Order: sequence, then structure tokens, then C-alpha cells
Amino acid sequence: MSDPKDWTKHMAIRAAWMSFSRGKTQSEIAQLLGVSQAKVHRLIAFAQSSGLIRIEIAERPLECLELEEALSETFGLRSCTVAPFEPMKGDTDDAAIDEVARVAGGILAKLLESKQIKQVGVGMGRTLKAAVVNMAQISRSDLSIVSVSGSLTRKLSANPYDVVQAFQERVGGEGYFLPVPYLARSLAEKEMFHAQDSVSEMLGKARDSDLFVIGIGSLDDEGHLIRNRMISDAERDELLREGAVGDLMGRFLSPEGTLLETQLGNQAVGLHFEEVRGSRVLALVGGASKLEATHAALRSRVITDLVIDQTLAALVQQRSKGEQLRVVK
Amino acid sequence: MSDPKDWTKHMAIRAAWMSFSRGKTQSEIAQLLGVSQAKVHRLIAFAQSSGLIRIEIAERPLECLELEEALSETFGLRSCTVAPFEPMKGDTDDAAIDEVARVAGGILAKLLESKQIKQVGVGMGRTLKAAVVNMAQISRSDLSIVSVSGSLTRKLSANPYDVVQAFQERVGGEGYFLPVPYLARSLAEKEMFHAQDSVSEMLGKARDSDLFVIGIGSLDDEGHLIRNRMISDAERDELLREGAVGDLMGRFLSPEGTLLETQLGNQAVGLHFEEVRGSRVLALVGGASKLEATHAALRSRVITDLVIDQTLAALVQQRSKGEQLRVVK
DNA sequence: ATACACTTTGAATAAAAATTCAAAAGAAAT
DNA sequence: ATTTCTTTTGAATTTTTATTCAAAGTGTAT
Repeated sequence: MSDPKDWTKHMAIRAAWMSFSRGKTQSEIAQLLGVSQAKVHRLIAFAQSSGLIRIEIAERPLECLELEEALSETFGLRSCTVAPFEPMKGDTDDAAIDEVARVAGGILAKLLESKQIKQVGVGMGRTLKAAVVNMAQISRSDLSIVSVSGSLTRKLSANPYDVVQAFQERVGGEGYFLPVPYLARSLAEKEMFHAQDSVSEMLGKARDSDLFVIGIGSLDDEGHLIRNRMISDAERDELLREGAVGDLMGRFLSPEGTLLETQLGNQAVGLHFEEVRGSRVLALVGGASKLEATHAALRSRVITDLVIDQTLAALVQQRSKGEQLRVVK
Repeated sequence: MSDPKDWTKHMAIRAAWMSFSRGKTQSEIAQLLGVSQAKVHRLIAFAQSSGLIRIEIAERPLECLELEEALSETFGLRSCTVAPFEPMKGDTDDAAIDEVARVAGGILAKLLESKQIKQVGVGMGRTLKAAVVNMAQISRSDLSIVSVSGSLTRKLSANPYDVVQAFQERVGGEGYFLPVPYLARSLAEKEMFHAQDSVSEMLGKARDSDLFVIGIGSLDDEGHLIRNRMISDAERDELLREGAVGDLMGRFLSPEGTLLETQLGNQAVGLHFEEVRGSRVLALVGGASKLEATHAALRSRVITDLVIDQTLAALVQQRSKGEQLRVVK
């Protein structure tokens, strides 16, 4: 009780109960706690930011439910969850990603609480990382968390190592990751990695996951590949010229959702998306800038479960309707 | 979407997401929804009051955890949960009961979500009713909910019928209750009831419950027996003279937690607490006025699991320490 | 149609929460 | 011990939320 960090947490919990459960005002709480109203505000803010307080809304708006049904139907999904997100002036793609992460955090927690799933394969990306951070603590020390791709990337706080790490913190299971790069420098280097026993064993293990949780990468400036300098601008331009619209587990996709045979795609160290086809694959994606990539990824039919924000969902649905019309013509 | 009730709910859900998840102000939401700020406030208030929004605080204050441990130890409880409740000027026992109900609602939902429990026996009382109302909706259509006592009581919205009903609404299972009075008018009448096949069958079924959820009754003006005119003032005085401090499943208790052989106690139609000894018995109790009754009930050692408010818990703990000292002396 | 009771609405206002800012209190380095 | 830099604090203020109240709307009985 003397540690100042513990004291803050303890007081934050007391303040949170008085505020949220009893409905007392910050001034009343301040009086009881012997601090200022501003301090009470800070305590409650701390409680919220450190995840001590979880606010759950039982239902999603009709608009979302409709999109869920439409997308499930169009892309043959086993489940689809559309995170409510009505765009308002002043918010960017980041806000959409936050919403997806929040909703996905709840879904992941529920999914993993049942002991059906014994091993999850995880990809990389900002959305994924945020979703795991938003996940409530559960106890699943029997769960294995395996990275499906190479885990060495310069800096980048959303790298596989980091996602696995965060996952482990929340569920208490065992984490595995590949100490090799995400993208090899050459085909030869990639083959060298894959030839190593430790790597192939790891990938073999990853392949056996009961659930894969992955992101969808876009090729614009917002995409993690660009943003984190995993590919150069020249390489990006090359990919765009070849018709790539995004990546799924490090492999590049055409707008039709088929694999684009490129040099760079073959340099990805990790599971190929064709290797997980047929397994349960949960994709998390948010932000309007991911439209092309998401549409392509869904058309690949590898994804079985989707969490997506409302705005992007509406765009994808609209796009797929357009495609259908064009085909009919 | 044209039904005004549905419209309100739908808009409330939209507003709730924007407010709680996105952190938008009511004015921003009002603009998007095309209504006034006051309306947005009302929509969010509606969402909260109708249970669409659930706020969970991950941990309880240290004070509560300490009391939980102390009470578990003293009264041999399998589990004990102390609902945070630091008394502040202006709140009555009702506020404490609310807190117990909130916390208990969460515990019940979690307990029943696992399919371990196939049948619950429920008692009566305000606290119980409130706890069930606070329970999140779960799907357990295989669950049986059985009243452990007679269900006919004049008015009184916390009667067994009502508790079973509310329970059923939340979990979707089957509800059973006894269409006989809670307290018979005489011993003869009670025996007549018990002699009926339907009644004895029902009680037999109730006895097989995997979990009993009950309240603890006090004999002061706050107690449900008095408040709802289930016993007359004269009867109450008689009970007090005989040394009764409260009731457990309709039977009256001495301060030591032993059964008080009284006329009235024998008129209770329903399971006797001795019939559930050894089973899992979850008691819910809140409010400082229940001190004597709670202490006695815990001493009976029938209760295995307890949800209690912080203030009452502290009082009970203090009282039991006093008793111990007196014994040592 | 008209009167009556009862809701629902939003502008205005009161109350509470969030932020700002300057002062005080701690650390870290000299 | 002194200086410097960072952090923490609460009074004051701003911003947001909650309540009040009068007006408009809705349904019902006559």
C-alpha cells in the first residue's frame, strides 16, 4: 500500500466503483477520499485507460446487422461483425481501426474463453495489436500462440513478436515466434530460412492452429508495409504496376483476390495463405483506405470470419454489388 | 423501424456507440442524428436504464478483498464477494442492496453460463429480485428454475413467482413455482398443502437443485416480512420475544444461528433450510439493518456462498470478532 | 370537432466533468 | 546543498452533461 503506483490503482478502483456503480459525483467522491475533484477525475481516467473499466453495449445498430448479413452472404463468411462507425468530421482511419479493435477484442476473448481452441496462429499489424490490447484478461494457460510469419522487423511496434507478446500477457499461454525476417532479402535467403529445421518445425506447428487471426494489408501510404519501411517506395511502385492491391499474410493479391506471382511475395517468410485455406481464419480490418485490399482478400475466400468497421463494410458491399452488375452486363 | 419504441431503441444504440465507444460529445451526436442535445442525453439514459449498456469494473478495492477473506475463513464459505460500498451521507440501506444486486447479477450470470448447473432453487426477496434483474441475458434454455417456497403473497413485487419469472426472462429456461401461500394460516393448513402430491413433488424437485439462491430476512421494519404485511406486528413482537433475529427460507433463527421452534416458522410452506444443508447455497444480503439476521444466518453454516455489501460485511466481521473474544474470556 | 389528460420536445439553465495553468513537490545531476 | 528538470497537485476555468420548464404534440372521451 505504500508503493505510489499501487496506491493510485487502489484509489482508482475505489473511485471507479463510487462513480460508475453508485453514481456519485466526482466532488462527493473527492470529499470522501480527501482529494480534489480534479484528482478524482484523474483517478477515474486512469482506471479507464488502464482497462480496469469495461463498457459493453449489448447490441449493434441495425445498419451494422444488415451489412453483416450482406457481407456474410456475398463472401461466404461463417461470421461477420461490423463495428459501429459512422464517420464524423475530424476522425481518420485510425478511429475506425480503434473501433474494430475494441469489438474484435471482445470477440477474441469470448472465442478463447471456450476451450475449443487450443492454438491460435497470429499475423501482424496495427489492428491486430490493438485488438489484443483491448482483450479482457482471461485464463488460458493451455493456449499456444504462434506467429505465422517471420518476426524480425526493424522497429515497428505491431510486429508479430509484439502481438504474440501482448496475447500472452492477456491469456497467460505459451508464445512462439520465428526469429527470422518477415520479408527475406532474396528468394535464396528465404529458401535458406525455410530449410532450417527450427523454422520448418515452427511453420509446421503454426499450420496446425485451430484459429488464425490476421490483418489485411493495403499498399497505400497508410499500409504497414510502407509505413514501416518494410518495402521501399520503388518496390511498392513495382507491385502496383503488377496490379497488386494489398497483401494477405505477406503475399500480394490481385483485385480479383488471386495470388500475384511476384518476386517480393515469394520472399515472405511464413505461412502462405493457401496453407490456411479451409481453416478458421479471422480477419480484422478497419479504415476506408483498405477498400481495395479488403475486397480482394474477401474474394480470395480464404477468410471465414471478419471484423470490419461500418464505413469500410458499406464500401466493400457497394463495390461487390457493382462487380456483380458488371458481370451481369 | 416505424414503431416508435423500436426507433427509440435503435437510435439509443447508435447514440450509445458514438458516446461510449467513440467518445463523441452529445452535441456532436445530436448533429449527426438531427435531434437536440437533450434528446441524445435521453437516448443514452434510456439505453442505460434498459440494460443495453453494461459497465464492468475489473477489480474490487482491497478493503473488500480483505473482508472476503476474513468472512470466508470465519464462516467456512466456499466463496464470498463483498460489493464495494462506502457509506456516504444521503444513502440508505436501499443503496447497499442495489450494489449487492449489481454485483450478484454478474456472479449469477457467470455461474449459470457454465452448464454445470442444471437447476436453481430460488427464494424470495427484494435483493434477489434486483439481482436477477441486473443479470445479463444468457441462453440456458435447458435450465430449470424452481421456487423453494410458496409463491402466493399479496402484492409484493419480489415474491417467488416474480423472481422465477424474471429469472426465466433472462435465461430462457423453464420456471416452476408453488401456487400456495408463503406462510400458511395454521399448522393444519400447512400440512394440508404438503400432503398434496403436486406440492410434495414440487418440493422434491426443488430439493434436487444444483444451486440455491436465497436472501436473508430481518425482523425490523425494513424486513420484507414486515414491510409486506406477511406477518402482523403482534406476530413480529412474539417472535422477537422468543429471540428470533431473522429468517432463512421462512424459518426463524436465534442469534446463534439455530432453528427457533416457533409456531410461525412451522407454517412456512416450502423447503426447510436443513434440507439444503450440504448443497451449494448462495445468499445475497445488503444493508446494515440486516446485521443480526446475517450474523445468525452465517452461523447456521447452511450458506456456502455469499454476496454482501461492504458496510454490512465490516459490521458482521466486527461482530464475529467480538463473539470470539467473549468466548475466549 | 373540442376539451382534457398525458407525453414528448428542445431552449435555457444548473450541475458536473474535463482541462488549463501556475505553484509546489520530487528526482537527478552537479 | 544547490540547481535544474520533471511530475504532481488543486484552484480556476471551460466544456459537457443533466435538469427544468414552457410549449407543442398525441391520443381519448365526450
